[in-house]
Amino acid sequence: MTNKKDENKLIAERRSKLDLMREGGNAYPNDFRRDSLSGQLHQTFDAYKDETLREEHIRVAVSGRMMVKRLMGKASFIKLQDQSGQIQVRVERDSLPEGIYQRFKKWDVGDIVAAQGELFRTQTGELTILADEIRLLTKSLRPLPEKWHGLSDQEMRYRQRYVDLIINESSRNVFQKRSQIVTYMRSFLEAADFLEVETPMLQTTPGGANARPFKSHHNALDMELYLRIAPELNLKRLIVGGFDRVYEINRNFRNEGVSTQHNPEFTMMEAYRTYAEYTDWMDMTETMLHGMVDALNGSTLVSYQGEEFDFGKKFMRMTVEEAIEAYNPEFDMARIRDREYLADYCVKIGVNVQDNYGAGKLQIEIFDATGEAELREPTFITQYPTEVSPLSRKNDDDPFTADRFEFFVAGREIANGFSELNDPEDQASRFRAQVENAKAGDDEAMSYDHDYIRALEYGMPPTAGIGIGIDRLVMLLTNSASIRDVLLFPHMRPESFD
RNA sequence: GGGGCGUUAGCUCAGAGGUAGAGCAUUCGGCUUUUAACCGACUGGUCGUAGGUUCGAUCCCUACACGCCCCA
Repeated sequence: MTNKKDENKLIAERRSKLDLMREGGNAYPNDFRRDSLSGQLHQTFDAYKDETLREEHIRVAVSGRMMVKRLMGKASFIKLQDQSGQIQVRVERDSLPEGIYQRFKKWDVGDIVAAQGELFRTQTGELTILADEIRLLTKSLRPLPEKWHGLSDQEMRYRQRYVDLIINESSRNVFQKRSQIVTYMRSFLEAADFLEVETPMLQTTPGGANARPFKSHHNALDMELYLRIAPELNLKRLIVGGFDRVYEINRNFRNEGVSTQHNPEFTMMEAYRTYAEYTDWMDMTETMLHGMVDALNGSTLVSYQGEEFDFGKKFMRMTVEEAIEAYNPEFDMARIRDREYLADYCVKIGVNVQDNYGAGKLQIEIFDATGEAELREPTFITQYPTEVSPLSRKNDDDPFTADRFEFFVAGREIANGFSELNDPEDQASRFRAQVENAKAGDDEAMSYDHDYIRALEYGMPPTAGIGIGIDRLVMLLTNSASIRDVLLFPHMRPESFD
């Protein structure tokens, strides 16, 4: 895929056409203004009969990429594609000024073309513009992929997303839907009086999640910086500051492997509200997703990779320990918090056990290995072990567990929420435990954030928060198998241009 | 990190140890209501890269690159 190889005959032919255009004046004019989009025209005039259109002499100016060109002697049909869709244009020699048609015949599919004329309907009923003016605005030097099969080469779809977007309507739809999802979420939160904020991507102490960060360096200050792995601690600082409801929709960065469900940078919505607990967020998540799916699909049903989920129903709720019981028939529930038994069980099912793992961590290892993938229907898993929830509030009656949930659909974690730990002394001891984990070799352990403890010491009101993985949610609602399908420019190894 | 599959014309794909194939696109000709327009003619290739085996490799082998899928 080198530049040299790219310079083939097809491109050379187009380049020589461009050279002719340059000789004829400005080859890249920017003085045309359209007055209509194809989608609007269809919406407004698809119901009009041909006679009505001809009587009313509706003159429109459109422009877009020429996606179809059917030449028939002295007349042709072309289709121009803009963001809203396509509109057909009839190009006749005798309806255009002298000589224009001859030039038009040399234009290529892919060129950016402007056309003006009156609307009519063809014999087969297609809304069409009879051009009395037509211009080539931008020459396309590179041929587009084949019209029927489109672009199916996955590598090229990801690397040259612009070509994918030109050719594949399904791809355009995914990203339009992604925007609708984020807009819905934002409206939902705004309607509930949440304040949208932006907090730093560059941090001196990365925190808020168990993950490895990307390191960077500030030259002028000669200091190490990290790309954030989560905005959590900063958002809770804002709660301390007195904002009762805040949220942020933005990028997180985690220095981990790439897979169908992981991209090094991904988008997360995090929201915090005071005087609420985790169950309030479960209810709110349920309400938001019901409404979102209905608004997006016109139905509460979601089809995903051969499965169908009803987002109109109440979501299932199960504790971590119940899930272990449900998916491990031979597990002895009498010993669900017995570290030794849990460690033996892990070994039995092939899970790696470290010396510093407590009963809670072992439970989660078992849940991840045996339960997570089985959670197909929308399900809240609750009561995560406190040991693996260093920022969550302990349950008042059962401090082994935290007031925390995760939300799963199709075997994948979509959201994570909890009642926030606002006791600075408890938080300090949790940080110390994390530091111990780091010393024991856990490179995903959190570091001790002194300023965060100081903030909590000023007093953080009782609060609950949630994080929703936007990319995975978009995957689910657009029936996309890979996270790369919902990222405009997914991470790829560099291409060589030798 | 391990395993499997893939990489052939601009695109979508066949193919076989012995001169490289189709459709679409391009180029040329024809056609004033097409809908993957149609009809005729032509053109288009370092078969991912580098080695090896062989009289001969695009095909077999090895390594590498990139991608996809699965596993950790």
